[in-house]
Amino acid sequence: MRNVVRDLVRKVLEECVADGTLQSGQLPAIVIETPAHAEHGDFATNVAMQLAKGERKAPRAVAEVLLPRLVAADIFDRVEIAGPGFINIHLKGDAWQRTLLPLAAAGPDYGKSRSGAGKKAQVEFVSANPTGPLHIGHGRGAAIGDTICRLLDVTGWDVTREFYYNDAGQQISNLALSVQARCLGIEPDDPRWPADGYQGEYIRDVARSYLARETVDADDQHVTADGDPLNLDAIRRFAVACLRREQDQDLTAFDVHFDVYSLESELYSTGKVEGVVQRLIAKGHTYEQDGALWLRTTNFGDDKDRVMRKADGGYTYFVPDVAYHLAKWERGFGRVINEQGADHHSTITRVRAGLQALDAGIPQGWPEYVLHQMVTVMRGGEEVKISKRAGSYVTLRDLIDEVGRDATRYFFVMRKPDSQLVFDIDLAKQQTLDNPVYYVQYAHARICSIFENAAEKGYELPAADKVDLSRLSTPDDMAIIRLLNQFPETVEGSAQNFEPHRITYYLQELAGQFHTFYNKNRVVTEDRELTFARLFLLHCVRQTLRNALAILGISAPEKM
RNA sequence: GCGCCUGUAGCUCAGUUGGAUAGAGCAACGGCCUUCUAAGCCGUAGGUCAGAGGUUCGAAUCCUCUCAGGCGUGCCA
Repeated sequence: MRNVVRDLVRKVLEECVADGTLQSGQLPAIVIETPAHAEHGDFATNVAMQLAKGERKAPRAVAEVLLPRLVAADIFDRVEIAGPGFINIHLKGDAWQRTLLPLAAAGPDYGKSRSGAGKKAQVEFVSANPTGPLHIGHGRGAAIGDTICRLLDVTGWDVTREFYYNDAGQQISNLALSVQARCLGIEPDDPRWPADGYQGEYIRDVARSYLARETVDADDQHVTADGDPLNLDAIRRFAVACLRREQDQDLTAFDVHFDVYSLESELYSTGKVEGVVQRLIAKGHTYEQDGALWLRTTNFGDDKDRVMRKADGGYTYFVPDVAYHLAKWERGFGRVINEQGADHHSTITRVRAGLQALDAGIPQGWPEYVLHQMVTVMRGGEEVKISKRAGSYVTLRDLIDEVGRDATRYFFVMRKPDSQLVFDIDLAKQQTLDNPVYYVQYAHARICSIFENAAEKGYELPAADKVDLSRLSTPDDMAIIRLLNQFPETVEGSAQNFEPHRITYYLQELAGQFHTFYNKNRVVTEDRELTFARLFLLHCVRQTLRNALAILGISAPEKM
């Protein structure tokens, strides 16, 4: 509807330019907003104020010129000038009601768009190293990342979900040593325990499986244990596969799935890391100092230069990062979004600097980043302390088991990624409508329940062309219809800004509006026409709730 | 010190990309159960948008500075 109005306003402006009514050839971007107050109409535009300067006229005077032409549009009821020069537009009553017809026809496709059609995007998220179970921070990343993928998907993009991990570095070597120690019966308080060893209980489990020569099938790893506690390399391979499998199981329980797994070790074995180093040297952006090879990242916006090759000959982590991103670019992703914890934000400048230094035609702001802030967990009004060192911390699996997949996903995307998140476990577990996810799901279940009741009374959902839409005219009807109309633009805005939380706020509002309607109006009555009309309206609400929940990866239960 | 993020109602947070009188959910207070789920709804109250300047027709939103909190600041990832 907003787009229809925008097109009409644009047409009027173009006519005015064509016949000289407007002097300035330059038209502003046409903003059609929804006024905060109902008396300001269905839509409002500020074009008169934007044009005022170029026209050298008062905003209201510009509006006066446009007014007669706008009034002529057949879906506009009245058009008024208000305040400093707003043009308020009131639509004819049935213009709104008729929007339900295409909505119902679109069904599961309502809210989808083609804005990304024909374009490839890649989203890298979670990317946890296989050194332990996924914790709550990974959970937030998984929920946000997956929702962004779903948002891109419904806006037409061809999306690849990717998980990158380090299977060969220092951390992994500590993992292997820790498992080996457990195999040999060495405890963390033993002096022989490895310096930065992982102490969690799960290490003991890995060791046990290894000694039992088990076979592990992860999504991307298939390894049979060697069983020899002295074969560190075999232990490493087995441990990585083990922990990858654990993570896969948690992610599957979270309904998060990846298309591609990328391993850091492959960047080395395929020569990509070395290739990037040679290319950076060739481009003249490197220098040697203190026995190390440096990249002049300060030429590309960094505040200090960074070491690429350490004095001991090894590469620092950002070199494979750059190699990895160059590979992403070469794979043809015009758009790459990296979802990460904000504690890794310092990598952004370095990766981008490295890519620029390669002089490979990569745009400056590529790749894009979505950084989520920390999560604190509250239980019983108290913060649950996280202690990774001791091996005791809130895992994603704990959360899913305790509060359920739907509530966990909802809570993780409820706030914008930039905001720190307080995860209130008690609230998330609550089976009451104080719990926002229940509030929303219940609206859906309640509509299903109404349809069940209607069926018992002999009512079926009417065909769209059999519905008398004029029976939907109360303020509550109109409020719902307007809100339903906002769904596509909410999805679009949410997708473009990588802000899943907008969907949760929308759901909250739509569910609330429905509950209001339900409370005031009985749907199934003796009045057949009215019953059909209301069933049709609720059918549209239910469809929109489903579509929105699907974007969040949350179920729409028919009974609760 | 420097960089990034944040600061909006008692609490948790939105704020249509710069618009009109700043909103929601909890909590508080006051109402509503012969009803398709009261697992709910309606209403009231609650604000120096951290602070100070600036940009302009117009600022919670953009710029500068200050204050407070979080994260980072490695030849760790």
